[in-house]
Amino acid sequence: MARLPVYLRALAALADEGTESVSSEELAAAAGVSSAKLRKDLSHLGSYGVRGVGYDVERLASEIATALGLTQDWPVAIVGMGNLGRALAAYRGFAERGFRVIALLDRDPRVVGERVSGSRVRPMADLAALVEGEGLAIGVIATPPESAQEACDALVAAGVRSVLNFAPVVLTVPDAVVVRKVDLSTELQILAFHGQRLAVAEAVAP
Amino acid sequence: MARLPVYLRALAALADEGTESVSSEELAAAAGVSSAKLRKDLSHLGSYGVRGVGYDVERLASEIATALGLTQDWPVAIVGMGNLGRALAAYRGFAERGFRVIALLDRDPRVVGERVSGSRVRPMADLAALVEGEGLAIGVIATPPESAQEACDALVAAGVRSVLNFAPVVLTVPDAVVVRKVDLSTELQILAFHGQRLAVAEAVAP
DNA sequence: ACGACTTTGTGAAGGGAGGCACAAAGTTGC
DNA sequence: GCAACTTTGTGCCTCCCTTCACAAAGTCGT
Repeated sequence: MARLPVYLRALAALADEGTESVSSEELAAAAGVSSAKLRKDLSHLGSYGVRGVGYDVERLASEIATALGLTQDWPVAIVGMGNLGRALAAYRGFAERGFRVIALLDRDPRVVGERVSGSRVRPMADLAALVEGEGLAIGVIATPPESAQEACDALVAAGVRSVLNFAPVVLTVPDAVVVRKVDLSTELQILAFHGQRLAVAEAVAP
Repeated sequence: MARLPVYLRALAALADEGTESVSSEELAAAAGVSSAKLRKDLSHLGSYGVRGVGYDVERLASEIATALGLTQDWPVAIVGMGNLGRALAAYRGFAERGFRVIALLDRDPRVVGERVSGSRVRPMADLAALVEGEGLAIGVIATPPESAQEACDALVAAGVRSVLNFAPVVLTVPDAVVVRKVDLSTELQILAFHGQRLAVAEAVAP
């Protein structure tokens, strides 16, 4: 189900162009998957297509948004105001997709109080109040690797159940908590692996 | 094989602590995988373990680094000097892992020439020379979604075969080119999906 | 109203990755 | 030197995901 967001984005693009109906073949091409896979994915949500015609763009987008829980705003907090944290705080893509950054936090008292992208950086101790009062549900970890587990523990202790981790470490969490990882250096190393395979292949059969 | 970088990082941490030998069980725990999976992964590289003892930390790290092609430096160029591009340019994690950012590029003539993190931003036209002269092999796309495909085409035309894409679009490339995607909003939407499932589950059986 | 055509939804087959469990191999103690 | 113990490497089984292929269902032209 990790592909639903991609479909949703493709549908949004189609809607912007004024398209009203789309076939599985076209949508699959726009999303970069096979049409069979797309139809099977969509069939798990229910039968929202019309045989002989295709899918109604607006209707399908709305169904996917509902399935993903994007009909409500999701409050997000960013922990760690280093380079990456500040870049994320300035990133506009969050709000556009229904994610509201309600707090920026840092463990370092010298950073707390500073203004970043128009918000005052808050101390970690505020977390519990944010979960209780603002319904904070998603935490983003942008700390250095050494403090990532500590930041994660604080989020979990405060009641956050969804964590997006940018630090290059494996986090340990209770079963009820979901962690997704975004790992720059891993991605680059995988590219290096492919780059090397290419180089080797060319050396063997130039 | 996307797990090798994680193993490598766990091994580096062990080496820092002065550990010389590690069992599959311990290393698997540190990397967040099962020991059987770890052993199977490592067996694909060759037999570098000693039965009854475990793996030599330094030896294994070196073997993995070789397999990943990390014995050489990989020149990287970042395309798109918006918020994200500047954050990536300032990020120190690249150099630490053998990736050298040799160029920052932008399509906009008003940005070209500006200094970002100590480097002068260069025009897209410089790409071919970078591939030829500096052995540029990996391109990072940090442009807005509208110009991502254009940036990607320019990289491919210049001879870059590995692309890391931060823009939330599906890129079309020739077969010989490998694209990896890092997609913030997709990750957040997946977390929202889990968050909603949790909320629904609690509403049904509180 | 009917037949030709298009496109969905799904059953069945195929493939790959993960986990289990055990034999092989090496170590340690006596 | 031998036996008990530890840990790797791997054959087998299972399960999930993907792909193929086609029947069902709906549209459109006449």
